[in-house]
Amino acid sequence: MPELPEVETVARGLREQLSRETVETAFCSGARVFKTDCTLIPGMLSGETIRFIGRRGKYLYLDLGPARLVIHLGMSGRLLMDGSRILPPERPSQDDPHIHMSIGFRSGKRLLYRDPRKFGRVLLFPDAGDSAMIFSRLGIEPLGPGFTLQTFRRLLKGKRGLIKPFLMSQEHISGMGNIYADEALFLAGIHPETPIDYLGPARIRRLFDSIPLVLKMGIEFGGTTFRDYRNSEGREGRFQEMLSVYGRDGLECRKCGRLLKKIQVGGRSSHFCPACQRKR
DNA sequence: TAAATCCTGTCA
DNA sequence: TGACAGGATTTA
Repeated sequence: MPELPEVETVARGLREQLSRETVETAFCSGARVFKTDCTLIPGMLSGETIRFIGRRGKYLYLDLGPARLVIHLGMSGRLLMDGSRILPPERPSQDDPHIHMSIGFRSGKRLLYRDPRKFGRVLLFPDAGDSAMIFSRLGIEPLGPGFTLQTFRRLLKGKRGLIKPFLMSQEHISGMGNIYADEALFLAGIHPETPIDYLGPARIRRLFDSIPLVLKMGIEFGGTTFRDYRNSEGREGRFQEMLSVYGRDGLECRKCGRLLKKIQVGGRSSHFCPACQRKR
């Protein structure tokens, strides 16, 4: 469940470790995660230097020469520098069957893509501009300068359906998944099943404030390791210790003491406080 | 708008 | 041993 804060943490780590590195070799398994012809990857990347490492929504990308490698970590995907603490730590990366891509650099460093569940995706665009077909489908960046109260109001205006699926669908706002959507809704005091058109100006404003807040906190704490997530050094995040509701069903609300609940909303588990979060 | 799909590790 | 987890896409 790498969401925006986790992907951002990985991108920052890779930026430190891989800036201006030049590719020597690349290996790709034929796994389903490759959504473009993966046999082209070694040839296209060899000899190219990393120019930029970026993030858009939950996608991470590496610009190598004219090409762009776009990666979505899905559920269990990890981008790791070789030599980092890959779990299980005793297993050498060589014969780890879950490693689908390995990029070796002239310095001797190696970047690995590991994804046991194969929900992730890797795409190679020979020209970076061609990645627009992926990114143009994504909604606004909630930590970007364009995310204003006015924009947020406009996004919600006239929308049908429930607020939780809206926050998670990437086409309106990009980067939030189950964890940070639940946390933002708690912070705003809004029940996940609240119909969007029940939200008045005051609650819209509170939600608007809550979204960047929880995402920034997530980044500050290096992301949330609930299960699979690790950063590029193989280390766990620390935001799981700060969670208010996600994964805390049956425990007491930190604000009011009531027992937190878990329900299904739009087919996804949603954690909330029945006292602090209201539909109206 | 909702459900099915992909996929495998983990937990009850 | 079987249910569950879930992001994004596909299908009903």
